[in-house]
Amino acid sequence: MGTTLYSRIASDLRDQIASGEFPPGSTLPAIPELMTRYDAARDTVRDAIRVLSVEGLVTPRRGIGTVVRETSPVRLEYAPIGAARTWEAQTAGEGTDKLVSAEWEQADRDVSSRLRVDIGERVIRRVRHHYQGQGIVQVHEQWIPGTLAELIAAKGGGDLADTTRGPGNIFQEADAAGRKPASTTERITARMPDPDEREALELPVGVPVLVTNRTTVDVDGQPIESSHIVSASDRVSQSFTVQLG
Amino acid sequence: MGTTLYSRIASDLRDQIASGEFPPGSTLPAIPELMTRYDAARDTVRDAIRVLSVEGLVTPRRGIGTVVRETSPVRLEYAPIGAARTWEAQTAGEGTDKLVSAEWEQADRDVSSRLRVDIGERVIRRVRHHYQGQGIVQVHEQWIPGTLAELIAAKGGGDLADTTRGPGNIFQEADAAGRKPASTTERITARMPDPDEREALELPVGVPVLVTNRTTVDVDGQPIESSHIVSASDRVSQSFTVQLG
DNA sequence: GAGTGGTCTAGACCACCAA
DNA sequence: TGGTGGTCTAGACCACTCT
Repeated sequence: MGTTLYSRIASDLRDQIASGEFPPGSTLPAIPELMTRYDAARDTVRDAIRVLSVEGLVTPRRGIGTVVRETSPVRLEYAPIGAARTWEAQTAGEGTDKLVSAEWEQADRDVSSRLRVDIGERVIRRVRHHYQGQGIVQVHEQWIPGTLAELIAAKGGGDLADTTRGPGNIFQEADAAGRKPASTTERITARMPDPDEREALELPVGVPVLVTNRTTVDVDGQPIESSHIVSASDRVSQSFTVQLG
Repeated sequence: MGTTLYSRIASDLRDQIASGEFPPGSTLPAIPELMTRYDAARDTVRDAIRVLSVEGLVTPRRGIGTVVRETSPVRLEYAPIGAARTWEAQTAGEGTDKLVSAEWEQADRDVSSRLRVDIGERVIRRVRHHYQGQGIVQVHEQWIPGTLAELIAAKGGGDLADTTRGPGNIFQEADAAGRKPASTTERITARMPDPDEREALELPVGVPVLVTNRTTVDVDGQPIESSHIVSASDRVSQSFTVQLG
């Protein structure tokens, strides 16, 4: 394909991986072997391997070799929504949700536009980590209008800023407080993680994150919550089922 | 952050980009400049720049310099569904849809499980390219059961395998043929593009693709169509609004 | 200890772009 | 023409893993 040596090597190896010559879990030929095979210098071979690495095909491991990744990792279903409560129940049933922080803060420009409150107004910001099996797969940042939090507390629903309470179910709590959730809008995109996200989600090189921005409003169109959700795309997919009119 | 020289350089440059010292559209210091500044070899500096490149932060250009990318590219809304017809209308209104190919073929294992037909059964496969402004942003591969295509043709809806007809609206046509669309299920994930996709979608290094798998069924649960949609994540986001119970 | 990949150097030549 | 990034080399040393 490419006209340069390293891209030819990369192309060859890519084809061999695709053809099953190097199945998932196996290792590619070692760098010295590839050097002699292609009469190339070490860094040229490494350039080729790096290409495959950023494509998400292989993971080089010191002392081990260049390991071929799983082609179809088990993709855990994350959010078959249709009703927010269903979503809450299903994620809880499939994995573990951990409330990392929950505190009052003042809305900045972004939060104010999400929740349609004034800049500086008090809101609750909660951060949750979602685990599936061994590791973390999702970092969920959520904002809730202060007025709603106070309403819920007044109706005996508890303190949303209390970390020891656990994540709870904001949709049920809002409903019980008379603010019935009516619709959710999600916007999904993808990008490469920044170093913090790569570390937090334990992402290998070449794996992007799914970014979901969600806002849930009540029957009057007033926001109940807004979320910024970052998911490891090698372990999470997002599903929707929509009934058509 | 990192303990190696190239990751220190990358980290410094990343911070300077984040702080606005190098705004989008500007260029980083040239490689020779960074070599003297960090007393590093050329390839070490290039390693640092490559890190930022695969993170999607910069795009090196020969003869120009290393250009800082736009932080928030205009994200064209792609699919606020809720009704499939709305979706069709909105994408048509925002951009251009081009039917690249449409032909009969035999269902393989994947297609048979998508459409719930037997392997080897005749289906129609259509490929569409979606354009926004200048360039292509989406490659849409769609399968339609042969029985439905024949039904539509019998009711005067036209030949779905006719490329000159244009993409049309399979949902309306199925409805007119008595197969009313009832629900759509979409599963979204992200990954790095393969070389073909990177070429087709004109993707810079460090930009993942959004992958959407969709199946639409009628009121009897029979699939009307199934789609595999690959979108350029730097130009497309996917939106849903769901009414809650 | 032997083998793996990871980093780094100093130098060379090539491809591309702007003035 | 001069400056930019892109590729490639030969050699060195380091960090890690397995046996």
